[in-house]
Amino acid sequence: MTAARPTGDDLVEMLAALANPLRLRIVARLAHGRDYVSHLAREIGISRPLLHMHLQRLEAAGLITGTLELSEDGKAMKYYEVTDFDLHLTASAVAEAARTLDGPESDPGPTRKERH
Amino acid sequence: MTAARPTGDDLVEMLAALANPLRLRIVARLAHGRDYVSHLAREIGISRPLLHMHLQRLEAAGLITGTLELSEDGKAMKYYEVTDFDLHLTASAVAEAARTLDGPESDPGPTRKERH
DNA sequence: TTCATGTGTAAGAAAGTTCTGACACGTGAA
DNA sequence: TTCACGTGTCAGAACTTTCTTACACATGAA
Repeated sequence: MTAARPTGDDLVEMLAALANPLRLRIVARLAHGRDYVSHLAREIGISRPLLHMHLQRLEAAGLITGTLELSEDGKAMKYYEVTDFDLHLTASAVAEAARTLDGPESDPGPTRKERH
Repeated sequence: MTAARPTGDDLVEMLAALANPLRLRIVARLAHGRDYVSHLAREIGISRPLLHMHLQRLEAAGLITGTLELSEDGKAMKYYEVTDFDLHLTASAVAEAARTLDGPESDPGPTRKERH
């Protein structure tokens, strides 16, 4: 399990990344096996720039990772695959995560540094 | 556990509801005990209309429930509390949920009815 | 009546997200 | 050289979300 206890802000980023039907589908596709951008775009039926944007969002959240590889015929291919994330969401888990949110604190939790 | 296997679209709604620092804080607060709108707004430090909006979003997603009650001095008070939701998010769980998404299907999953 | 408390909603500004279409660059094969 | 395939990025339109301000109503107490 990659991130058992992400920061509150990191959790928000992960949730925001998954809170979209298209991105849910992308993760679902990659869960069945790695794929490269152009092919994935054709499979899902969306434009490549659009897919590129969604992949960025998912990768930034740490849910997928991309690696640039060279195919046999010399083409640069960007392959994406899912990370083995594991998020367990309950009311108390949310309460715990909220302690590490940036901004006006109302709960005496451990203070964190600013986002990079 | 309230919704072990929500529809893909319901899952998106739940995730979208949680994917916001303010709403995460609201759920965290309510996880420690029920509260009414005006008081909660003062506690968190936001305006009442704004809180109202966020509560609507959380309730629509099924994460909290509100009940209108009469206080001892006859005032109408809207109390909110968390439901005992339990979401387990992994790549394969997402793959499973994506099968019940509305729209252009690319996976031969069980078809669902339109959103009410 | 007036004040402090509670409820809700509506209009509009500001900011963020989503999506299209066009552009740039690279390779190998015809 | 031209074509088919891969990569990436940018600008702007369209839409959604977030937030403020102002309004409406109700109650009990002063």
